[in-house]
Amino acid sequence: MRTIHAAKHDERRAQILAAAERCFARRGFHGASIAQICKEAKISPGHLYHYFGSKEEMITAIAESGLVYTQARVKQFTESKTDAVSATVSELENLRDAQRRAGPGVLLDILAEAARDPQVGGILQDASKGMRLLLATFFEEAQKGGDIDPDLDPQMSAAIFISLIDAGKALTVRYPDLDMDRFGKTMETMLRRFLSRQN
Amino acid sequence: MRTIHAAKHDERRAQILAAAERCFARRGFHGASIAQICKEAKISPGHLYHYFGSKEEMITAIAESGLVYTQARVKQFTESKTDAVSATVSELENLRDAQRRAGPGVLLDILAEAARDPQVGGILQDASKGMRLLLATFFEEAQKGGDIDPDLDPQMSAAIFISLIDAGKALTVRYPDLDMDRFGKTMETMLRRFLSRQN
DNA sequence: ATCTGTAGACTGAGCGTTCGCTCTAAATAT
DNA sequence: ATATTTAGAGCGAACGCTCAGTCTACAGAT
Repeated sequence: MRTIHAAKHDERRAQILAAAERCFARRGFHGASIAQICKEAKISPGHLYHYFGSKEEMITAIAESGLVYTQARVKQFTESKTDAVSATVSELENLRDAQRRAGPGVLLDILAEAARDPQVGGILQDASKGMRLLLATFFEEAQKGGDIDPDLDPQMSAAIFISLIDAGKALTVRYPDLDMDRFGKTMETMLRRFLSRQN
Repeated sequence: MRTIHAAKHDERRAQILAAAERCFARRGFHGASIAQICKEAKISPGHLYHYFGSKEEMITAIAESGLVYTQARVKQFTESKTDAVSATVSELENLRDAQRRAGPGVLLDILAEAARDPQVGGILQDASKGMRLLLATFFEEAQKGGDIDPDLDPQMSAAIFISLIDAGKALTVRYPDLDMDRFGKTMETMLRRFLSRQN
């Protein structure tokens, strides 16, 4: 018997997934072909199907890993020790930089796909629910601490914040040449006024 | 010689486009096939290609018509005679109702496609630029009239508003069961605080 | 008023290509 | 020797699209 190296297997799987993600970002989930992914991952189709049962499985795996990553960032954000408004604004800057580096990626494709494919939809909705819970709890704590307006609805405020991530992705597509520093300033104004304790 | 009836021709073209849009909304631009569109439009493939030169041409036509419609609504909004904040809030409600009726439609697909197809991208960017201009002018007028905070950056505020449309579409996908009335209230709070003249 | 030639409306079989995926067998590791 | 990994030819199906051809409505000739 030959020993199975689970770690090696997982690593290769991740490499293929990364290659697939590049292809999907370039041509969309249904526009990219298995042949292109094979070329990008330097693997034969037969071998690829040793790692993934179907193209759909690759799509859901990418959706899942992308959302897990985002959720981890949200968690990290909610554990930050600075006050809520400053943390939000600095997170906004991080988002902006990440976008400048990597472009919109596959999030818009995931959103479009989630609207019609129940499986992708379920993955997105679960992840979104989790993130909203994290954020809402964070807001509640901040309200108790007197950082932000105690009259705000934490659940709905959290939903707004999450949808602002999507808005940011869409924005770079609509306005590729937008002065992001200037935009960030106005966005910061809006969030400060929204969150701040009203007099 | 037989005369061409331009009106009839255009009408049929519009019917096909509407059928195609339903298919695209159901399966995505690349997931929907010509055969499905033909069935939905009750037309043969040969005849369909009498009206459109390619599938790509149908995609761009749909993107264009959808964005022209949105632009018209924005124009209508900017010509409303009520004060800026109320107009914004009531427009928010309209958007919400439209979404409840028709679902997210193809906007998310257009955004995803625009990120990789330069032609669709150009169409979206032109339309977005036009809408931003309209909105920015509207905000400037409102600033002169004392309706909203004169210190706001009209261009960037307009960009935020437009990306909020996209955020709304994404939101219904992320949270299909969200209490939209409650959400709308919090969104209204945010926009009021954002736009209102600060003391 | 009727006939006729012609161009537009329309069909569906089928083109070449590419799709997602399978299978056989060679290569490789134990 | 045996079990696993890997390659790539190739499967049937579906793709976007074409084309040869029928049918129909109407302008112009009679």
